[in-house]
This record gives sequence, C-alpha cells and structure tokens, in this order.
Amino acid sequence: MAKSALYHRIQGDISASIASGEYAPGERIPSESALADRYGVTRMTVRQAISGLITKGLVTRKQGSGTYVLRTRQPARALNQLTGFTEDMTEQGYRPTSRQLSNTEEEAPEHVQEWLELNNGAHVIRLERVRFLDETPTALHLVWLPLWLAPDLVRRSMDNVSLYQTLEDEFGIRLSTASQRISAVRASAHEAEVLKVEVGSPLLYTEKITRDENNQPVEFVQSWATPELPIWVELQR
Amino acid sequence: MAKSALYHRIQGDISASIASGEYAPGERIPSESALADRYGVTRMTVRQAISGLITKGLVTRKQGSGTYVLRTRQPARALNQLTGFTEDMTEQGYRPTSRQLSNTEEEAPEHVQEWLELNNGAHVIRLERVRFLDETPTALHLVWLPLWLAPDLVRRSMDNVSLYQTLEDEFGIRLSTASQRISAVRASAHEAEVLKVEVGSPLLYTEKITRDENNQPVEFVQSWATPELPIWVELQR
DNA sequence: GAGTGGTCTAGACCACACG
DNA sequence: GTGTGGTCTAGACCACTCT
Repeated sequence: MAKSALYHRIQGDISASIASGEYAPGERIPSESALADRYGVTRMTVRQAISGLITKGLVTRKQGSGTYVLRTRQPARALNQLTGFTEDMTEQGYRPTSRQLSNTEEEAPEHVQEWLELNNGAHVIRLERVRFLDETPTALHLVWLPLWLAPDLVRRSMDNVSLYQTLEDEFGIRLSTASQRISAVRASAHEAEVLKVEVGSPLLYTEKITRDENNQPVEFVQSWATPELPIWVELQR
Repeated sequence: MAKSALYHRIQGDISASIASGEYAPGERIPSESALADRYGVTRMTVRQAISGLITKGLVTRKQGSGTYVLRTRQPARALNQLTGFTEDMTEQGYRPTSRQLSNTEEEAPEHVQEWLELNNGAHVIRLERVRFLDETPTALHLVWLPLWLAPDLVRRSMDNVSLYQTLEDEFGIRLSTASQRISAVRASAHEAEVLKVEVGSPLLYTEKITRDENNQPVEFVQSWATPELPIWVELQR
C-alpha cells in the first residue's frame, strides 16, 4: 500500500479535478467546510490537504474569499519540494514519458566522485534518459548513483519508469533533501540532437545532489531542459 | 501591530535560536510536546510554526526521532526565501552595486497589467538597473511597480540602493510572498551590451511577482543574469 | 518501552470579503 | 449578515526510532 492518509486521498482528488478541468484556472474550489462534509473529516484535515496543493503551486488561498485554482500557463518544475520528474508532471496533468539512452556501470569521473563523496576508483551507475511531455522532448537527464546503492539497477530498463519510485520501493532508499544549482548553457551537439533544438540555443542547466535520511549522497543529476520547461518557485519572506 | 499569531512568535523564537547557534546545524531542537508546554499551546500550533521553518529550509522532521536543524549551505542560498539582490549578495560576502539605466512612469504594457492585476490604462514605474558584483556586471533587472504604491520613487536615483529596503522603510510596504519562474534565453543586443557578453549567449531569465501581506501584487520583475550568477536551492521531500 | 513525529477529531472564535 | 479562510484548543491513536 502506498499513502493511506486521508488527506492524501483528498489532495489527490482535488489535484485530479484540477487536471481534468473540473476546477478551472482562476475558479474557486469548494470551501473547506464543504470538503470536510463531503469527505466526512474535519476542516483541519482538509486544510492539510490544501496546504500541500499550495506548496505544489496548484492553488492559492484568499482569506474571506476562498481557495482558487492558479492559472498554470505551462508545465514547470516545482522547486518547493523534492520530487521527481514523473510525479511533478503527473501532478500538473501532463503525461510524462522517458526513453533510456544508456545505462552503464563505470568508474566514477572525478567531479562525480566529489559530489557523491566516493573514494578514488569507486564505481557508479550512469543513467542517461530523455524526458518527454506529451511526445515532446523537454529535458535530458544524466544521473549518477553509487553502484552499491542499487547494484542491479544497471540491468533494468528505465524506460518510462520513475527512478525515485524505484529507489524507494525496490531498494528501500528514502530521499530526504537535495541541493540544486541552476544555470544557463548553450546546447551542445548531443543535447541539441536529443532535444530537437538548434546547437547553441539556450538551455536550463541544473546540477543536483540528493541525499537520504542519513544525509548520505544518493544521486548526482545533471539536467539540460528546454526553455519550454521552466522552473517554478514559491517564496516566503 | 505586526503578526500577532502565536505560531509566528514561536517560529521567530526558534528561527532566532538557530541563527544564534543555540540550536546548531545537525542538532535536534526540542520536541513538539516540549515546545507546546513551554509556550502553553497545543502541539498543533507548534507544528504549524515548524511547518513554516521547513518551508524556509531551516529544519527537517524525522518521524520517531525528532526535528533537526539543517546544515547551512556555506556559499549561497538564494531561493528558499524572498530576499533582494542586495541582501542576498551581502550575506554571501560580496559587494553588490547597481547602476540605474532608467526610471520612468508610463502606462502599463499588457503583460505587466496582467501580472500586477491592474486595470487598463493604469500607470506604473519602470525601473531598469544593472547589477554588479565586485565591478562585474552580472544581472539586468527590469522592475515594474504600480505607480500609486510608491508615487515619488520615480523622482529618486536608485543607484546602489536596495529597492526592498526602500519599499519597506519609506513606503511601509512589507513583502510577504513571491512566485518566480526561471528559464533560459539568448542575450539580445541590449542585454549583451549591458552585461558585456556576446549577443546570443545563454542567460538565466526569471520573472517574479512579489506580493505584500494582503496578497496584493507589489512588483513584477524581469531579470537577465549571466551564467556566472547561478541560483542555489535547498529542497526537502 | 519510551519518546518522537504523523494524523485526526470536534469543536471554537476571529479577520476578512461580499462568490 | 453570511460565508470564507486563519488560528487555536484538548485531547486521541498510530508509526516509527532508539536521541
């Protein structure tokens, strides 16, 4: 069984209603009291569900007025929580797919050793995938994992599979925190070919180090995304 | 009067204890029950306070174990809270300067009207500045503000001045939240000239809408930054 | 087993907007 | 005035870690 908490179910229902267009952008969703009645829970529980949707950038609250669906103009990577590409896009009502370009075991290059805090000569899994949104290539992901963490991952096909789900469900790895560095680069020949853009066109480049609950490095990811997949962040002062 | 909610006070106290080093990075803070007792509130209220600290990237919860202070990122932490360029860079030990290119009053273009939720024909202040780090141009900022918010801002020179500080100190505007969208673009002739880069070279492009405590739009900012000024983010699952 | 955070109940009063 | 979200109480039981 996955998440069994009531608020998760409510969150999922509202999320689905937004994705399906039942709750349209700019529109008000049912009041907290109404939702509480509908699900037979208290308002606190409904609020917990809605708080999650706010973090995900799906809705906003206006005191005395209601809770409104935000206008999502285009798909975006949400940066307020650590989520994978698959979860992220599914939440926003897109259909994410991926194609594995390569999945190999090799000795860790120096910069990867450093990020993953590995010793000289340590082996890693190198997984390269193209990410598609509704058939359009939108990002190239190059993931590096310590080999001992998920030894037989290299023998699997990671086409259309959520890496985070796999790590959690099959290897018992629970991700906890990540640090991410975002910059802009020119598309190389390889990136341009894979993403169907011109060589030299601007790409969003991010480097991310993800850690588990014991603060041990789990993955180092390099990502090249087309400008059509911007990053979205909600900030608080 | 400022925020009077109990959880805000508790949040501030914990935040201060972390800043002062009383709760050191990696250490556990007092349990929710202990804090509830100390402040004479229920655990729910303490949880609300801590939830805010998690959003800000200050602490993390571990079920069955406790709530821990996160390791503070040494080099930079730009995107977990709403801060201005000046504060941000000063904190990191740089010497930020800025030069005003223009500061005018004009009718809001359509896309600005939309972001700032203004009526047709409303006037805005348009402030364009180059940001320098240790003499090197690193970002071009184009800020749009509703004219009525800060009517005489247009008659000031904003060279080497923190806009956020000015808004807060002299116009009594207290910023609260922001939504930011990050993408990559090619440098236009104007941007290239100002930032001393080649036309067509990749830039980090961000659009930000900042709101005050009443959720009213205060500023819409477009920013073009060189890849030498990357963005750092800390995430939690 | 003791202590921690995760979830939830069944209410309450308040601040705010005007659906 | 009515309905909305914002805050809070005083409990409860559960899942998890081992401080």
